[in-house]
Order: sequence, then C-alpha cells, then structure tokens
Amino acid sequence: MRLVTWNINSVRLRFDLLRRVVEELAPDVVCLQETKVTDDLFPADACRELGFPHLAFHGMKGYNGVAILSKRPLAAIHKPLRCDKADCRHLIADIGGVELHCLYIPAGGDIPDPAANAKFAHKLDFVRELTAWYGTAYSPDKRLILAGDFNIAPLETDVWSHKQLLSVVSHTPIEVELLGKLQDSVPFVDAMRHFIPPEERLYTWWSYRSPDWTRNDRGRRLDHVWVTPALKESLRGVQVLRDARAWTQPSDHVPVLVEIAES
DNA sequence: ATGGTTGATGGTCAA
Repeated sequence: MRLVTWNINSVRLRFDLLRRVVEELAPDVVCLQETKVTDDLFPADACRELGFPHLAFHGMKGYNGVAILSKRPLAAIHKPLRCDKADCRHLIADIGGVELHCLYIPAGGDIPDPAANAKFAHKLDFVRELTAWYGTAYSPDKRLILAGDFNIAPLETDVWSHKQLLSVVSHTPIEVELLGKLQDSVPFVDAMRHFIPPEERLYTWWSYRSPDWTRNDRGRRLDHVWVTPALKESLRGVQVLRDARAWTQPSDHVPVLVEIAES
C-alpha cells in the first residue's frame, strides 16, 4: 500500500496540484490536512474522478479539515472530537484491516508560552489528550497507521537550526517532550526515520514567510507517518516530494509517501 | 526583537 500524507492548505485551491501528486506518487490512499472546506463543498466527485471512489472527510468553514481518499473501501469511519472543540483535526477509517488515522495537530501560534498564548496551550493539551487516549485504547499488536501534520519537528536534524529554533513553536523542548510521550504511548515507530538516519536533515515544510524557500534551506519536518510495531516489518520505503514546494502556488508543506507491504 | 507570506474571508484570523 502506497500512502501519502499532505497538508494541502485548501483542497479546492490546489486540486490541480493534488492531481499532480497522484500522478507522480501513485498512492492507494491519501491523507489530507487543512482542507479548509465544509463537507457539503468538498470536491468529492473530483476525487472519485481522480481514482479514489472511497472517501472520508471532516471539514469546517475557513480552516482545519482532514480527509482520506482511498482506492480501497473505507470502513468504521470516526471523527473524534479533541479538547472539547469543534475543530476538524482527526479522522479515522479502517482500510483493509489497518486502522488509518489522519491527524492535524494545532500549529500553536507564535508565542511558545501556554500562559500567554491560548493556542500554544491548546496544542500542548491536544498532544496530552492524544497520549492518554492512544495509551489506553491501543496496544503494539494493533495494526495502526498515524499520518498527518503534527506541527512538531522532534529531532535536531528535523529543523534547519536546532539552536535557533529552541524557542520557536514547533521545536521547543516542551513540544518535543510531549511528542515523545505520544510516540511512547503505544508505542509508535517513526516510519520516515526508519529509513532515513537521524543524522540526516529531513524537512517537509518551508515557510511562506521567506522570499526564497530554497535560500539556506530553512525547512522543518512537521509532517509524520507513524506505525505500530505490528506494521514495522511491513515498512518498505519513504519518499518526500520536495519538488512540490517549487510548484506554482504551492502548499507550504510537501507530500510524504510511505510504502507498506500487504500482509 | 522583529518581520516576513499565504488562504479564507470580506474584519481579521490562522498558519
């Protein structure tokens, strides 16, 4: 199974780029974040025409929104609420005996202080809630894939400058610590780092707030695919479609492909 | 310490 996760930053604006991602990566299933569209306006017919007859989407007006596009049937679709908010950030579907979770963790605003910044507090609470939930509801033998925009870059090589980003939301010690606890909760295997050694720099996002994203390569690895130990030996490869950041009117995130063998 | 850009929206807010 070829699985792609991508923060598309508006599925309606960038549908042609989604088509290009599908052409280049030939995914069987696509997890999207930041679809930014209500369910009644989701481009379902266009997704079917793209080769994905099985869809699950969970959106709202203006921001957030997650979706799963699949060539194979989806079952047991769930849209759990998180932190008692109406946000659309978590979507679950069973695909061929594997439980697939599409996840969009809050970005957390700009100030890395939960007392001064409610959005940062929400982000930390969101990760804590997930940690408690996964820890009680799942075990290592469960076949589970967790894919999405986690908005946290945990390793020093997941950011262009560990030192300079220690106080920047996405790479602060508290976020990294909490993401580590989330990963330990089942535990999860980091599929990208399963193939790419931690010494190697690896990014999936480059800010819009830079006149030239290629200058000094100031990226961060905010997007992740995790699997439970039950699927670890089935991992076959990973690809980051870095070229997508250079496309016309791109998302600030690029697609990540993970290939998982069928059992 | 600050500003930089983008998208949905029609004021700003979120990222």
